[in-house]
This record gives sequence, C-alpha cells and structure tokens, in this order.
Amino acid sequence: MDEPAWLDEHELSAWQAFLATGAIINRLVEQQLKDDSGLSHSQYEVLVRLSDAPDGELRMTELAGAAFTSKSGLTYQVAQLEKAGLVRRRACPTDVRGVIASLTDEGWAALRAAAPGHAALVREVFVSGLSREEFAGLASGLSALLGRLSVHAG
Amino acid sequence: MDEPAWLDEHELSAWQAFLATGAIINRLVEQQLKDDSGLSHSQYEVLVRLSDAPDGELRMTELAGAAFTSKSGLTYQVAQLEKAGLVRRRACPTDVRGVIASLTDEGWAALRAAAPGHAALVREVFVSGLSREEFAGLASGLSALLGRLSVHAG
DNA sequence: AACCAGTTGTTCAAACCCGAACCAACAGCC
DNA sequence: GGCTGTTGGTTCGGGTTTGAACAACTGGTT
Repeated sequence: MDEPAWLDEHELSAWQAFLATGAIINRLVEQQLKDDSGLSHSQYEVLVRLSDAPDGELRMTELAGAAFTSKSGLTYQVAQLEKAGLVRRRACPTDVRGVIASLTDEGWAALRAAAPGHAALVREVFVSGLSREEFAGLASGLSALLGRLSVHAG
Repeated sequence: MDEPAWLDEHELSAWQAFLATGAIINRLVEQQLKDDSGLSHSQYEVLVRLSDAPDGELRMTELAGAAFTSKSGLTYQVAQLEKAGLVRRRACPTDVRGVIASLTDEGWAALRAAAPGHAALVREVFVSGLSREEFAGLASGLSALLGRLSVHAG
C-alpha cells in the first residue's frame, strides 16, 4: 500500500550489484567462449538446451522459450549454427508449420569441446571466491526470484 | 586443486537461475522504460550516473566505466541522448581531448519523470516477493560477487 | 464443410553494440 | 626543446537483436 516511491539504500545497492555482475560476467563469458570455441554465448546456450532435450532435438518455440532470445533472434542463431554444421533442421511430423532443430554429430562434439572451458570460467567468476554461505544465499535468492518471475513471464 | 571439470547440480542451477533472471528482468525493464519514457535501459543508466555525479556531469571515460558499455557504445548512446536534448557535451577545461557530458534541464526532467515508474518495476520484479532473509542473502551474495569481480575486471 | 481465433516460424528494416583502427593530445623523460 | 609510450574519444565495418508484419497452418465451433 504505502510503498515508498524510491528504492532504499539496500535495495538500490543490491539492484546495482545485480546489473553490474550481470554485465561483467556476461562479457567475460562471451569473450571466453568466442576465444576458445568461436561460439557466442547465445549459440552455446542453444547447443546446451538441445543437448538437454531427448534425442538432442527441440521445436523452435520450445527452444526460444528455454534459451532467452526472441523468436526472430532464435531463427537467426539457428541459421548461423546450421551454416556452421552444428545443428540440422527438419520438419515436424505432427505439425507442418513446425521446425525441429537437432544437434549434429559435429554439434555434440563442439559442445563437448567447449563445455570444460566454459565450466571452468563460470566456476572461476561465479562460484569460487564466495564462501559456502554466501553462495548458498545467492543461489536460494536467485531461485526464489526466478520462481517469482515465472508468474510474471506468463 | 582437484576441482571437477563440471559444475555440480547446485552450481549449475544457480548459474541457470542467474542467466534466466538476468535475461527476463532486463527484458521487463527495457520494455517498461521504452513504453513509459521512450528511453532504453542503457540510456536511463547513463542519465542516472550523470545525476549521481557532482553538477550532473562526468567525463566520457568515467561514464563508460560506471555504466556498463564499451567506449564506442557510450559514444553512440550519448549521441542519441544529445540528439534528444537530454545531455549536452562540452570540452574539458583541463584536457583538450576530454569531453564532458552533462545533464540538461530536460535531462533532469526526463529522469525525474522516468524514475518512479522504473523504481516501481524494480521493486516489483526484484525486491518484492522475496522474504527478508531471501533478499538479504541475495544482496550479500551479489555484493560479494561484485567485489570479487572487480579484481577480475582490472 | 466453412469459419475463426490463435500459433508457428520467417522476413524485413531499424536499432544497437562491439572491437579494431585511428588521430590528437597528454605526460614523462632525456 | 624533442622523443616515446599512453590515454581519450570518435569513426568505421560488421555482426547481432528486436518488434512488427506476414503467410501458412492448426484446432475447435457451428
């Protein structure tokens, strides 16, 4: 009801930290992937989602929901990945409109090759350096936030 | 030393939550600002940094450091803001190369107009819905992370 | 069967963002 | 004064992302 119109000191600094960490970490991840594997972060995410799905394939829409891009953005990235031979597209048997993206052998290989370096960086910039309690608090806060946002995103 | 090459379950889900929340929240913020004030998030950030600085002015480099864009990205955004009349550029008295960006009256006004709606959204998607403990944990985790990253960013 | 609201994925123009190259100007040094 | 290495900011080229418009299709209703 009588919520103040502004963020208080703690809220503001948490918000700033959220933005700053996001920006910095994204940049680092982007750089590492590009340098070591020639993949962009979005492309890597697409490969990961596919690899998590049964048979390594997923409808475009599901993929767009799981990854964090718009539909058109996904079309573009999948086209890039297809050009690179990491992903194949095929028609969906149950829906003529549908397109199914699936990992090729090269796609699996690229992912296997890229993952360890990526994991190491994530560990370095996101996990290590925090105490067990700090990390636990961060993790549970983020997960609560995500749960809350899912409502919003609906 | 013998760090596993992969992220364990907890690390992975925290990482995913970090990416997902960042993506979703950024999108919501972007949308709200654009709809209500015609500003992009980056532009809003630039205005905020300037308003935080003494006399509402800052050198380009300091601005680029404080906001989270590259130098060229900043040049672009400041040009946009200048075109919109919200920011003015003037030469730096102590360094001929230097450029000082400063808020115009319209800039102050635009910021004052945009801030409450922005604050309300941040509150809604970032603060509220979390218990006091969850938020505290999240905040301290983020701040630890940021402190850790500053080393990295050097 | 014919309609109709909703979904699917692509295309298009525009905006955005980055890194590299660049020029000009600083600072420190001999 | 003249070098030399560094910094400040813009420019440029290219890749990326977005939302809106679109055409094709679906599933349910009458």
